[in-house]
Amino acid sequence: MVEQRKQVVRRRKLSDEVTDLLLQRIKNDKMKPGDLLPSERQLMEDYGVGRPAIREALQNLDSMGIVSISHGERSRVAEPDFESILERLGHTTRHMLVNSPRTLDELKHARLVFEMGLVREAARRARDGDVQRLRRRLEEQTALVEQPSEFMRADMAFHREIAEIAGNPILVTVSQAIFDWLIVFHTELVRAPGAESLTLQEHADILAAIEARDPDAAERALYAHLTRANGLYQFYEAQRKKTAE
Amino acid sequence: MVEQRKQVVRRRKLSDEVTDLLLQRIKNDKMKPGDLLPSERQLMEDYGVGRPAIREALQNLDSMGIVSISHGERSRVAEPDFESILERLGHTTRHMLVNSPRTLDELKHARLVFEMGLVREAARRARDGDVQRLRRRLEEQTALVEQPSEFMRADMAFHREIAEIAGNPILVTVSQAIFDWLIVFHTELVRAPGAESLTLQEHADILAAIEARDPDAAERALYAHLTRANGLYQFYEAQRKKTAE
DNA sequence: CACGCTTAACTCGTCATACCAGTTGAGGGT
DNA sequence: ACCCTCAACTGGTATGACGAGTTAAGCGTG
Repeated sequence: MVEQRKQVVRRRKLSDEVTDLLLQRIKNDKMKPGDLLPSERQLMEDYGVGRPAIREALQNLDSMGIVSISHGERSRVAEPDFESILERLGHTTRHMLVNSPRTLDELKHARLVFEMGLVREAARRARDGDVQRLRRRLEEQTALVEQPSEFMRADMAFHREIAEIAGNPILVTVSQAIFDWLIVFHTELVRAPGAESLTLQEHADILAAIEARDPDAAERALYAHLTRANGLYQFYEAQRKKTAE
Repeated sequence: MVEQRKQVVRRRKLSDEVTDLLLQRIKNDKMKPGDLLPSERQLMEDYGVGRPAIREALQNLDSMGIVSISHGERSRVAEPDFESILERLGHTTRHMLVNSPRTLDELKHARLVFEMGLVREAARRARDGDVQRLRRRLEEQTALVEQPSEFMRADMAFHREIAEIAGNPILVTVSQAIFDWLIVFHTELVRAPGAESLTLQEHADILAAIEARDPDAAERALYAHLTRANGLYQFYEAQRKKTAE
């Protein structure tokens, strides 16, 4: 009951068929995270295919974060986990950034748009406690001005705090992930002499705008910060100029 | 030269080792998209491991979008492709939305923040031609008011056009992907009687704001549109009220 | 000589079997 | 009653064989 598909779907890989069968099985059986799947041997028998097909399918699902495989015990339906997914995307993104130069500019610009929306939301939602935590992050960073790598870490923590004020774990994770992807490419910029004090000043501006619950000011401050720190928006700035003609 | 790691890293899977070796190889040899990797047999010999390990590693890389495998020919370094990656994330996201109810609200809110930033950027960058294309999308949608599924498609096209005005393929792809992920869950809402004319009116408001190059108005219009269309932001609205206390 | 078809030599895809390596739990010894 | 051992699961890897798709060389024909 697996083979006839070969007529309909053009030479679909057997392991992909099995992948779908397993997805269907999980759905139909209403399996919850943590539930055990049958063993590979059992599944071979159920679907009448060899072990490689089963293993490939399970590994597919594992890489999608839908099941988790571990040596010695049966596979389980995985806990949903946004973070590990984006982590996996890291390699992918790095590959894209290396092999498609324009993507770097695009990603920087996407981050800019994304973080501007984020900081506006943060300015709208910030409670007093949030502002205090953000201020503490800024103070921590100030204290680390002499240690570039720690300074960078504190920089990340500051931006992360903003995302957390927006109050949504997805936004936190995405913001963090983009930061991670870009960090490789602009480390040297942040380390430029004098850049640390600039960064701190800009962060202070952002903090002030959030404290004042002023989305527009926060957006402006973040824009100034990112366009300087990321350095080069040549591509998009050039495009904008051309646009303005 | 593979085995000694077993002491350092705690029983790491062999196929993961091979995955890293291949990543390293691609990087060191500066292989470009389209370049052919050695055959599986050759790689077995190179690294002194069995074929399953090689195959698993290649499939890992394939699922990351770094190499592409096809029957009959050697594997190649893949063309970077954001879209296919996000498509792959579809299953994952669906799994998360089904098994983690809060995620649905979070994703809706994340979309709201994201699209608000997006529409502001669109309002800032829009050229006359962009406005015309967007107007055409709205007219197309107006004509399809009687065919729910086509109407939905036109709705998507309208939002996509906004992302394209922002001028960044990443933003387009992400916006599109989120729309796809959510569509399953709120189809019925959009189909609610009378909703079509509301949707069209709101889209018209957004269009007008973009045409006027007014980011604030565009953001307000989009906020009104999404909060109504997505219906329920109970979670975040409740949280906001609690916050305001 | 030029063109087209056959076919051989690759490639990945799948199966079968065996064995290694973790995990678990039942049973026997204390 | 407790702990420890070990057998019986589980997934992980190796090997060899064969099927299926792709490619290109070489033969045959015009």
